Amino acid sequence: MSLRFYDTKSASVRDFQPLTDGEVKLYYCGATVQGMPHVGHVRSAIVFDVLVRWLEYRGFAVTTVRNVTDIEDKILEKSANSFAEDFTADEYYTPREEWFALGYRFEQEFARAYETLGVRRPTYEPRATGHITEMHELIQLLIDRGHAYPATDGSGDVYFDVRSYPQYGALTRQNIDDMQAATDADPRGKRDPRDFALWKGHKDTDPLTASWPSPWGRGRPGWHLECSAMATKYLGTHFDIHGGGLDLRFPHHENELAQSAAAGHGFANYWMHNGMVTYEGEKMSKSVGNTISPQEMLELADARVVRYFLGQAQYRSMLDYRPDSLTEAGAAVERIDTFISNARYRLGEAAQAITATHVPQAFGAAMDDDLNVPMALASLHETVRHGNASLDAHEDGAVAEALGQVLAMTRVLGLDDARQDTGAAASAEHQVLDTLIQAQLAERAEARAAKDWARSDAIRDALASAGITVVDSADGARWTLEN
RNA sequence: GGUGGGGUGGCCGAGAGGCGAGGCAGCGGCCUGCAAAGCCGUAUACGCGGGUUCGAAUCCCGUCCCCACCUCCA
Repeated sequence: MSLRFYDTKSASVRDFQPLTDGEVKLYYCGATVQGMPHVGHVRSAIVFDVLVRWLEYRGFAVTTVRNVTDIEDKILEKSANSFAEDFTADEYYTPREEWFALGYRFEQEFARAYETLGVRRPTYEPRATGHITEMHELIQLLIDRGHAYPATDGSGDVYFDVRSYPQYGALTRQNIDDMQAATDADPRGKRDPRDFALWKGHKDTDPLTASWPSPWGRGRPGWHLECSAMATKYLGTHFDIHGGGLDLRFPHHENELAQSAAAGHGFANYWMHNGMVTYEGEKMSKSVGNTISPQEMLELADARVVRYFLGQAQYRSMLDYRPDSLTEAGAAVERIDTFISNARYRLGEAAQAITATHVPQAFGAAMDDDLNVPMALASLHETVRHGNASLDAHEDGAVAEALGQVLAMTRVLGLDDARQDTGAAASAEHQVLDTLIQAQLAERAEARAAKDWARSDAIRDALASAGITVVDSADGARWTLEN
């Protein structure tokens, strides 16, 4: 079966055909760094991380670009608030913080969250503020081609002229005339209320540092322009896949497509959008405030469990968070980990040589079919079950085979890169603990040999009260930490 | 009003005309000194009403409900 993806623009699943054999150029929208990351951002990053991992598993050389929007209304607003008389600092916002400092601080928070959850870094991660020149060139090109115009009201704004581009609405299959009239219609210097800003003239209320000279006066870029300019700069005027959250389809991606296509660029061949994360059925959003942050999740469960939870649904489905969600994901991850750990223990030295091999055919077929992760997970769990049965039957060859496959699958899903507490310090502590516990286990083994169950259980209970679980098997007793 | 996506067992979540994906929880058994882990087995599930068909969760008609987007959104 060939690789295929749902393409938002054609509203259908299409066979994937890269522009250049063996290569994929992917652009996906990253964060507007105006606040802490929330799980929606992280889900999106995980979705496209899995896409990249799968494309690479299938042998493609993937170039990935994810932008950082570091100049935008909300960033300026948050910074301005921090200078206000009545400003009260909280956990995330400190007094008198310049917009660029605020943005960079949150950019680092995003980087930290991505890294913790095993999202690989893109090939390049450009910032909007670093591409003002490229944006000017694109604006000029659009003006020259008759698709953009400077506002007539002296604001210094430059707008994209939606009526000049007949295919406007192509991405979301909307007709300009069917669209709901904007309620906050402030026509300013626009020819049509749906015209959007490519360039925003500087206002006296905004800091001078947040403005750049341009042929149309000092100002700052509009929201959509940066993605067109940066995708084109790093991936070319025509590239394979453009991704982002479902809520970015309109207006953001529609406008990106309009301005790039109107500029004569082929732009993206496939548009992929991930579903929203909901909180007990309701969409999480900054404005509603019903968010659970990745940080809060990471306090409730370890990074691999959070990664599993956020990555377990088909990417186009909405993913609903409930208080039980992480517990259930934790049980599934533990099952996988228990097998990996038991298999390595059984295979001993031989396990060292076993690395990710190949994924089962069913797993591959599921991933090829528009990244059907839930179906792929079924294959993963079946492999674990077979592996466990092979452990019971002492069929070490089959155990090794299953282990290699499980490692290959967890690698595609990114479970291997999510943070595990196995740093140098943790490892040293582990050794100390192991030495102490092995002495206890040896004592318990003696007691068991003498059928002194009271003493045996007392030792196990003492370890349990310290959070250590003892697991007996034919191969001997082993221990694990709870959680 | 327009556009897109949904309603599947106690919960999550795939599938898309005929053999009940998978996980979590539950039940029964095996293993175990007991536990844990593991294995095996275990389900009158497809919003509602019609229809097509030998056979419908899947196709058709009707109907109800939910979600997202229609210029802050991942």
